[in-house]
Amino acid sequence: MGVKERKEREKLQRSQDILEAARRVFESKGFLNTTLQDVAKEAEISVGLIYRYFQSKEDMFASLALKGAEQFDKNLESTLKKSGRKKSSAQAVLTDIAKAFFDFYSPYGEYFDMLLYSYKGLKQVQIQGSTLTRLMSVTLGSLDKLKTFIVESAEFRAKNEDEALQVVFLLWGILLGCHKIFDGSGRGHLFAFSREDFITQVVHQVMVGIAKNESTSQPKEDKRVFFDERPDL
Amino acid sequence: MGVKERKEREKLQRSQDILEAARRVFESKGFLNTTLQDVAKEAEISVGLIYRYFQSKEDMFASLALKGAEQFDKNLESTLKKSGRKKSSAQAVLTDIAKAFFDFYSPYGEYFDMLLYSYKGLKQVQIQGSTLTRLMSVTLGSLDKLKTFIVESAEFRAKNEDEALQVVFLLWGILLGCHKIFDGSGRGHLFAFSREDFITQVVHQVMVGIAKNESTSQPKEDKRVFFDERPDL
DNA sequence: TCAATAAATGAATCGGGTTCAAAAATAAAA
DNA sequence: TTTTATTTTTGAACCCGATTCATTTATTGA
Repeated sequence: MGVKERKEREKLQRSQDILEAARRVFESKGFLNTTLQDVAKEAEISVGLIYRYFQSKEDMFASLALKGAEQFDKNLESTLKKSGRKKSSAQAVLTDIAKAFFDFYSPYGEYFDMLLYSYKGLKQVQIQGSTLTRLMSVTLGSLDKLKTFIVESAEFRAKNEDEALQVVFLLWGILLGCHKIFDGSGRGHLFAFSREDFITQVVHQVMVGIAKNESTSQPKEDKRVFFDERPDL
Repeated sequence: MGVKERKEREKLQRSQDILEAARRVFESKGFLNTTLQDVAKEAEISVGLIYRYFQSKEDMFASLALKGAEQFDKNLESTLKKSGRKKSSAQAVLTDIAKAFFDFYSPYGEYFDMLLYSYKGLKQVQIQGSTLTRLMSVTLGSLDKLKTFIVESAEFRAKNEDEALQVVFLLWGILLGCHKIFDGSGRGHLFAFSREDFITQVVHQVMVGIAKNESTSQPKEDKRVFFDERPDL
């Protein structure tokens, strides 16, 4: 029964080819300005055939985000594994993570952005789709790996998993925003920094701030720091 | 000639009414899932009439972003003016700015997001539109006000306007990302913080880090801090 | 070689943004 | 007030692009 398997492989390959074609067109014209005609032409197939491989235009979009997320997750995993072996400082690890984040964001950012920005932006139908479910699951997996890293890094002083998760969200937000700004301002040409330097500096000056509670100046009326007291909600 | 003026006023009022109606529908269904039928019904007018007041669906969208940006700019201005009078600490001012940013982002964020995320996402035609031009101009104005603030705050150690602008972008990015995360995780219910506390803590722990170059731990191989040395690009 | 099945096509459908000719309302003129 | 001009408003028609589907073409297994 080698035929079935070959077909399986061919089908996967074809879907990857289409996806890459779509990525190229999206990259040059933007998602909303791209028609399936454009994608079909780039992939050298007919329009209708796209629907044998993807449920919809938005599904292609989500598939691209998924691809990016999977790649990031792999990078994250190897970064954390390496850091475990070498007992690197939290700061060095964070820098590596930030780099992985930037790597993943550059080619796949637009897709992930639109997903993140507003799930509302996607047709409701699609939200049920399995692609989005898998994307969600991969992302949660990455966040969970980060959480474990935070818990195990004494520098962060997270007392429990909940607190660690909050740090993760904060880190994620900072990376997100900084990438957006760096990328948005002409891939950093507004900064006098190369990409590498920018990441190093952000981690050094900003992210590390989270890990350290010994700030030199306390907030005026609110003495709380991240985990010392909780406002009762 | 009071008639002409009254009509002028009525026209403005009507366009505001339509915009608010659109905002309500967008908020509940999302931009892409909203049809102009929906907006027309909510505004209690016919579909065609929308086009007397707005050039396109995307123009309504940009108008909403503009409205938000103008509001933020006003808040920013008064915050900075107040801080000038009271000689508040940079940290206190940043906290106020962050609050203004969050305020503006909550109701108008989606629109601004999509614009920011990728201009490619908007139809090319629209990019020529005057609404987008005005939005750009208001935003640049806000960034400029921030830049002036940074320049004048000794804490930031910006040697010149260029350096100050880089700090502004960094701050902007952090606010952007943190808001996205806070808002995205169920308006903060994943955090054990109220909105107010979250903002205070972000500013306290993260943003203040930018202003302080005396970090306790230097990056391993790269001793540079933000403005002491520049990589030569 | 010949069904049977799968892959591929592109014309038809359909939804929604946009346009437009015509109706309704309002203002100006007589 | 009546008439004419202008402005506002309407909703049906238009058009583009995502999606579907009947049909054709290619592949497989007998």
